[in-house]
Amino acid sequence: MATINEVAKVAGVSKATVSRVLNNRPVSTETHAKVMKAIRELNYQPNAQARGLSLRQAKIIGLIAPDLLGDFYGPVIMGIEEVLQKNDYNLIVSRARSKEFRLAKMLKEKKVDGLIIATPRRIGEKGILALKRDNFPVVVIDGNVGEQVCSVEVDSYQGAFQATEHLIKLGHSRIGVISSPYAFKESRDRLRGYQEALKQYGLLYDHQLVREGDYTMASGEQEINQLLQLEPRPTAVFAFNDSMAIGAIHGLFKKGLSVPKDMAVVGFDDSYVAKTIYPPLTTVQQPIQEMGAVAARKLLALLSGEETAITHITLQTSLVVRASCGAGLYK
Amino acid sequence: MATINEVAKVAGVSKATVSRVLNNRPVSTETHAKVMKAIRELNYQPNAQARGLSLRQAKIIGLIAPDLLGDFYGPVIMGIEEVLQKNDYNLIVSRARSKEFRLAKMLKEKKVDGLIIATPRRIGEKGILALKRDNFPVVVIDGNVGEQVCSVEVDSYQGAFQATEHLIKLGHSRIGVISSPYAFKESRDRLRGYQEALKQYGLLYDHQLVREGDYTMASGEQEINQLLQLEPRPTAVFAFNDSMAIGAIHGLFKKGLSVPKDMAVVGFDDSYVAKTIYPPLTTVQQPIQEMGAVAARKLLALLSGEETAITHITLQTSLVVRASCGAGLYK
DNA sequence: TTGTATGCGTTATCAT
DNA sequence: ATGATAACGCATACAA
Repeated sequence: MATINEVAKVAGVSKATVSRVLNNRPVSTETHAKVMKAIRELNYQPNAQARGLSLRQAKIIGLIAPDLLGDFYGPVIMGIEEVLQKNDYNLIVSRARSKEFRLAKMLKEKKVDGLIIATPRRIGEKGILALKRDNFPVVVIDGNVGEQVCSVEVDSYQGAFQATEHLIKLGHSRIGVISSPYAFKESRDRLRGYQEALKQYGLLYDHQLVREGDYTMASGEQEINQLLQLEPRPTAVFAFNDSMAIGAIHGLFKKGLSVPKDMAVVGFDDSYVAKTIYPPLTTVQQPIQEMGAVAARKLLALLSGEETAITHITLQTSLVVRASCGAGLYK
Repeated sequence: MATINEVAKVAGVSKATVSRVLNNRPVSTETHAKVMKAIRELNYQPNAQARGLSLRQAKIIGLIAPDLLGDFYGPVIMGIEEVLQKNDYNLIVSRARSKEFRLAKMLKEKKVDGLIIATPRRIGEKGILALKRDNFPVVVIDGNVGEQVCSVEVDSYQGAFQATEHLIKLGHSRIGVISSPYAFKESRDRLRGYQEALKQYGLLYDHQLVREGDYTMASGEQEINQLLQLEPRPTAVFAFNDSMAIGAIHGLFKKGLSVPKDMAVVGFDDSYVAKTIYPPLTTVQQPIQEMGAVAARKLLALLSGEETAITHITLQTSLVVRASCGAGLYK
């Protein structure tokens, strides 16, 4: 690998001049040509570490996520990476293991310029606030850690409202809910959306129709069986994520029931599996990739200093109507 | 952020000494204590860029993948990251867009120490060979780019053999195939596995039973419809990935047919969706996460210089029996 | 416009 | 065992 010194020597100028053409600063046309020629000849590529050391920036940002197995973080990474690539930044992906807040330190040592955290529940609020204290630019995705730190999340309330309203308009009046753990804020938001839709359409809220799941397929199957015992039986069910919705569908199938004929099913997420299940799942789409992109843009704005405000961005959901609710086509 | 100089000042020693305790070199017990005390007081963290510049290594490796949307690259990243984290390396994830081999250059500039490439078809063989020419440590995942470059892949032949054998033992003698594009080596390997199983069990190979798909759900649905027209109709179908298997299941359902009663279905990959489809899909499991881990370990070995040989590692598959083939339980 | 000199935070070489 | 000092490769303030 050639260095700036060798380029300078070959071009017959000082390395300061080479640095100038590298950074588009005023240089005479002739010297510019000479330097460019030398750069091409030597196949020169500036050393990012040296530049970073001098400029005090790594041009890298870090993403911390709990795991990469599901189909949530893939799109998040895509969204982030796309924005970063356009701005000549790179992305370091790191998994948050156990109780390690050490990670952030590791990244700090590594000189990432900022952090996107997609796992507030695990890393713990105090850890994130500690980062703020060190003036470390941080954006949180899909989790609430208070007013202090930038966040981007999805409008859970509105998504649940849409889903419920859709089922009501389809003629359902007894709509079961398989909720995520009540301890999570998003669960409560979605529950509010469900209740508000009921209310607006003059339907009564029946707490027996609401079951608490844990986001897994197994719990979806378990809770649908509970709902099935109710009298009269609900004719539709709204699960707070796709996995539980699919678990519910499995449970219904095992009982010989048909979806959507015997029971309409709506999920939340529009994960990859929503399209692959049969019948294709009607679900509330989260703009996951865009969440990543928005978070990345915010972080970049923070880094450039052109935008220092702490913001809390809420993205809108949209209902994707497929077949599982009885309204969509089998496609 | 405190620097090594400040630590030296506070501890009342030279920065060389601080560097020594940092790198576990012989230092008197007392000075060691003094330095450690100063480090704690100042909350000092060595600057990775400066260290990297001095040592000529970034302690970062790069992964280039075509996209992160599916459920293949998530586990790959997990596998890589786990190994790297243990060795104090970080992972930069980058998406290979269009024809950009520029990416590698960008990473080179950024001083990643090595590269794992998970998209040989897109980035092009010549690009990878160019990297070799520059002595850039490279490991390729799941693609063949010739003898020159390290690779880790899956034993396609064996996987296909297992799947076919399983169906034969279940009593099927006319087994349809929905293949991946014949242009890919893995397709030909899997086809060989299929044929060899047939042969070993005294079954005749009928080329009409083999259809070429393109890895999408849509093509799975399309090709199953073709197979359905055959006389006599096959009683089982083996798709070369899960998406096509699921597409086939959708096609069968739309025709009112039952899986596995009317048609047994086996896939390949054991992707996330294999578990979520109903009935759960019997499929050939690829040890995806392990592929990432193995690739990472190989790259690290290359980097440390303790292992310079070009290796081609083949990992074994295993058949996961679920319900779609008629042998497994609905679980 | 161009060159010189200095700093960025480490590690490493050579003395002592 | 410890301390100066020179790299590492780049950017930049200051001179010319």
